[in-house]
Amino acid sequence: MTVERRPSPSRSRRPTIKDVAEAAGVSRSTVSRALTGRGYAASDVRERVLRAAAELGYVPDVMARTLKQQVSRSVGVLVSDLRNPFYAELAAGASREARERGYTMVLADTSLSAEAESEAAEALVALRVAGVVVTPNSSAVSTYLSAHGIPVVEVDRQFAAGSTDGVVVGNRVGARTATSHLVELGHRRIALFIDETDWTTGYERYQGYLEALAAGGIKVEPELVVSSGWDVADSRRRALDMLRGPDRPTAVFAANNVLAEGVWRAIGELGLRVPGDISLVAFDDTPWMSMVSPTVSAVSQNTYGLGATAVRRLSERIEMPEADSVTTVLNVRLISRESTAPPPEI
Amino acid sequence: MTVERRPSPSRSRRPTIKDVAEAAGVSRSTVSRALTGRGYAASDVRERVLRAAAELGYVPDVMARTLKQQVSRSVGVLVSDLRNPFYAELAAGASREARERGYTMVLADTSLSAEAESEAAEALVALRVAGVVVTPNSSAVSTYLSAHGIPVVEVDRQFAAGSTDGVVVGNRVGARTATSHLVELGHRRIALFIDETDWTTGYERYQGYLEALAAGGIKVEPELVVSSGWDVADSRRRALDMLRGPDRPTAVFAANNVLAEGVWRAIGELGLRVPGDISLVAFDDTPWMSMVSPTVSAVSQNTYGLGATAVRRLSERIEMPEADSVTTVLNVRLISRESTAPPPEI
DNA sequence: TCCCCGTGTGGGAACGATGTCACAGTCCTG
DNA sequence: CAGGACTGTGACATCGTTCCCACACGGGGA
Repeated sequence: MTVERRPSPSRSRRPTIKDVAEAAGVSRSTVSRALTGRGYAASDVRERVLRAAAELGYVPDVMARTLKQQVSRSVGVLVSDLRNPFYAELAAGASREARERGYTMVLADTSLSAEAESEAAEALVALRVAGVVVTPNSSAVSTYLSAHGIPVVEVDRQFAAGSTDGVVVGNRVGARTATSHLVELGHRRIALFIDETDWTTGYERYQGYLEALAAGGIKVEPELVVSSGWDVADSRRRALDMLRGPDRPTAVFAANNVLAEGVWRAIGELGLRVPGDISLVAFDDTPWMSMVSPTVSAVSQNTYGLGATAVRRLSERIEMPEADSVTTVLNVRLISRESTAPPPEI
Repeated sequence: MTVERRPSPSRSRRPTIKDVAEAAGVSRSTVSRALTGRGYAASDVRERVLRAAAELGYVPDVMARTLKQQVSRSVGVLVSDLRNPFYAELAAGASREARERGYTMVLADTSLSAEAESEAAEALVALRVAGVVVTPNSSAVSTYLSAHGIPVVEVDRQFAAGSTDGVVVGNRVGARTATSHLVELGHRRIALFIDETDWTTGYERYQGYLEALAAGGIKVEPELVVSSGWDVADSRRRALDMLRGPDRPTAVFAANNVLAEGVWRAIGELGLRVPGDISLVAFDDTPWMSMVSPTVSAVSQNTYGLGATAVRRLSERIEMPEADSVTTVLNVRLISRESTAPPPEI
């Protein structure tokens, strides 16, 4: 790490509405009316004000405006982990929609830590954001924000269904479709890699898996359901353990892109052939899945759209605070690629 | 897309410092002193105030505080494209560092559009952010923000070197190392895929490429330097054109992860073998590069650290506005994998 | 002629928090 | 015991903006 030094400049005071008023020879009220377009302002005066503002480089102070109006034009977005392409894409979608609707986005990466999550929530309350989009880790955030009168939209996962809006994907259907695909190919020993099975997204995907097995008349084998941690390293380790075992599964359904990555790496390290030795299907299509060889079949969700839809819902909620809460379910689709085939002959 | 409806709750007024004062039976000034810890407050009074604040769920209004103090605790982060893992990771690093330093992060995805970039910059000025970290697309943003007295740190790319701080990686060295690696393996026809060659990052990488060729006594062939667009599709198309040609290069150096992805896809589509037919090395190591087969050699930059360092620099700058501006250069390293080998015999 | 109304403008009170200042006690010291 | 030092508290101005209200002006109808 190298460092170079150079001299630096200084600065002055920021122009306020008062400065603009003096420059244009009118009162502050008139400037405000001319700039915001609310209320009367003769066209020549308006023009004079606009010119003065432009010359001074005047930018209205959002703090003061929000203080007065008691409502800001920014929304908070709380995601778990920006390094995960899923959340990054979701944030990107939220960002575009926010900009289009004239909102500023305040984003915090909560790193899967409950502490960071509540810290961030408090910061958003302090900022008097107009609303919050969150990928929640517990019901605490939504409850807290709602108690402060801040509209919340839960996205991807949903803890406060019934009291707050939600935007999720068809987790159960997606998981069932993916698992059924394996069943139809003739697989009977189908492992599930999943982060957790009790709440919201994880629960739904687990149920979808169970439903597909049931429909295929297959008994669930608990040792084939792996509750892995949240990172690639952990998932890889668990996959190594399972796939090295004597009667390993003939197929794996990985319930998210991180777990899929771990499983994929483990498969590669063990020298197993896909789909010859083992089939793999993932929930959440990520770029690498169409780049590796063989390409990986995946349930694709419109992640960008998820973020955009959440912000759209939020903005509707802000405009109609009393309307019934709504859960929007985006559809998913299975993209069948090269990683799935009938099980090997015994 | 399905939608479910449910009834919803209502809300009340947010507690202010005045409410806390009344509840605790003291004046607003005392509450302020008790909560911020600045100035006198008897310990029993302090406790009473704290209890009252907690009971009411009081959260100080950042707007009012900032308005009064004329300095906010939030920083703006402007990145080009959150869907690109590079920027996502950079933002994640910035986010962590910002949180650690007690700053709220306002993030905008400028989508490579100059319009969105200046809109976002204006929004940040309006928000009176304490400083801005930006991956600039032109010198306009830095100039604009600096003119408003807002400290700026340019990260990844640098347009305003000399007047604002910068945090970049060793682009020239990295590009030279990558290209030299190919030269040492015996390659003579080495293509460069790059977005642009005139400014900052692109220029440096181009120079590194040229230096390595010069050191190897290889003449530059202009038709081997491809100025591709910014997306995978474009890069793929350009790569298809070049690699289908009669005397295609024996190696490609792709100057960023997006271009590398395009080239990789093109190589796969043409059925060329890596590294048998063609070697590939990329600038910017991305997860897929260690997942595909063969794995792709890459110049790895600490992207997360880049974001974190930029925010750290910004925070130092905010504390010492008059200090000399500094450019920090983070080192990179070549990770040699399976995609590089001597050129095929002719 | 008087009044009313529409149009355009300025004055001033909020919004919520902070921090200076003044004042009232209490304690200590000479 | 007087006077200063120190502690604790409340009143009040302030930040930049908005917006309600008052007012001024001119024209038109009664």
